[in-house]
Amino acid sequence: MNIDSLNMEPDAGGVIHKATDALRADISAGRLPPGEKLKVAWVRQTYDISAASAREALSQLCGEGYVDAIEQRGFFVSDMTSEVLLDNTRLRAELESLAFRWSVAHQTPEWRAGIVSSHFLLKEAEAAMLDNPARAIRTWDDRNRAFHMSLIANAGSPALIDLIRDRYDMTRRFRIHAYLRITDSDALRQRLQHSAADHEQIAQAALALDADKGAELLWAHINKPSGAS
Amino acid sequence: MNIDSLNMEPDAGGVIHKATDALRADISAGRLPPGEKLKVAWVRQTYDISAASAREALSQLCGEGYVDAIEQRGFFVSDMTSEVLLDNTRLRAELESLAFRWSVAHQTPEWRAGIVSSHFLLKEAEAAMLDNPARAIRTWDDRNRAFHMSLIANAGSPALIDLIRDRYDMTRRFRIHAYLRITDSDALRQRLQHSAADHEQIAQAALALDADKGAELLWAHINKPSGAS
DNA sequence: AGAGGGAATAATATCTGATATTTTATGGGA
DNA sequence: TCCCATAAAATATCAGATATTATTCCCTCT
Repeated sequence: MNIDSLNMEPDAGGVIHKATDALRADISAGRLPPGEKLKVAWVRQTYDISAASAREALSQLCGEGYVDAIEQRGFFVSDMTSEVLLDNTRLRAELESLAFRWSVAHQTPEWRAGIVSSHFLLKEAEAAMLDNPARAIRTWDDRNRAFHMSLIANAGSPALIDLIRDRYDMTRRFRIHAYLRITDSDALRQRLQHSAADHEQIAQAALALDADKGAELLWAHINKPSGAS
Repeated sequence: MNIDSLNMEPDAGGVIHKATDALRADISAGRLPPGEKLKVAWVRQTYDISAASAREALSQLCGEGYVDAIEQRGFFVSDMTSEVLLDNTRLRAELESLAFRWSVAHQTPEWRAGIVSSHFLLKEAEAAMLDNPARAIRTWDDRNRAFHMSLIANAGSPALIDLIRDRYDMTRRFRIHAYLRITDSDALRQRLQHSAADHEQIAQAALALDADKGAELLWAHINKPSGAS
């Protein structure tokens, strides 16, 4: 084995695997709207793979929950009723506050440093959102995700962390959509400011190692009907 | 290796869908041991489908977490270290006690009736376990599952219920394996009796609508190192 | 004997093309 | 407009072909 083969590109891997990632990303970012039909022929052409491979990718995303399959009728971008979405959000609030408590219980300086750092990046994205929401929303969501994950990163339970991440990712497109639907610029500004204030308070509670306060704030923040969590 | 997945429920649906269910069942029941290589050719022959369909089934189970794929090296029955298993169990204890509290909060007579009924069936299976564990274990696990699910069925959160069910199902084979590994008949008897006693107490707390006591008992029951949860 | 080096073999990853079945679209009659 | 027969599209599945990669195994050299 030569040296060159050791530093491979980060996206190395099979054709199907790459296509699956791309398709998942397109769904997750909301570029493919919920309920959209995913014809095998379209997937095939769009991601430049064969029909069999397209079905394979679709099947995997089916298992992950990003795609629904109806027997003899094909594949669709999975959808959620607002009721289901609310249920998931409420659950995430519960999970995140639990994980936050555990994180505080195992607190380390590195964990707190991670919060400071992710909060710094999030604040930057929050500012950018005021300027051009449509352009900034996906970066904002990524950084919001990173901030929330940093709060619970120290929970000492990979299973719980995975759960929360999965739930965050599964609802990403609806969150993005909810933001993009706001046309009133003032309303958007206000919502963002509230969200930013929440984040600020939560970060402070975390750094102060106040598990009760942080968990409570986090819970309330996520359960806010704004969808800005 | 003798796979007896031939007597499945009569369900309609495509060939791949049926094969996927059968394969999932074989993994979940522990008939295919964790880490086992799943060669496409073997899957193809065993479930009588084409290679492309076999890959599709494997891909879907990959997404669900029952199968792992290693790039360019094929598919394997997914495995968990005992550490990961413990983490998952601890998490399930947390989730179930939360769901139990919610269930009590929304209590209805029908919910309580469901507990009585599933507990009745579970007791029967517990008795059968003493007689012939190897034969009774899968039925016992099914009824244990049904009992645990009945406790939380009224939580009013499909998302939470799904989560718990998924976690229960993902650990099923390890639970079965742990039981089958017990050779000392007295040890098995004792373990079962403790488990049955736990179930009895939990059911009583549920019927008495004592959320705190039930949640606590449930938590302790699942977190017992016996694996009899 | 054991370490390394290649063929030979096996298995994966992927594509193309074919067929049967089912759904959806279309284009008139009542 | 509504309904239905038929055509067109799409799905579900298979079989077989090719390229790439892993694994095995035997051979040689130290």
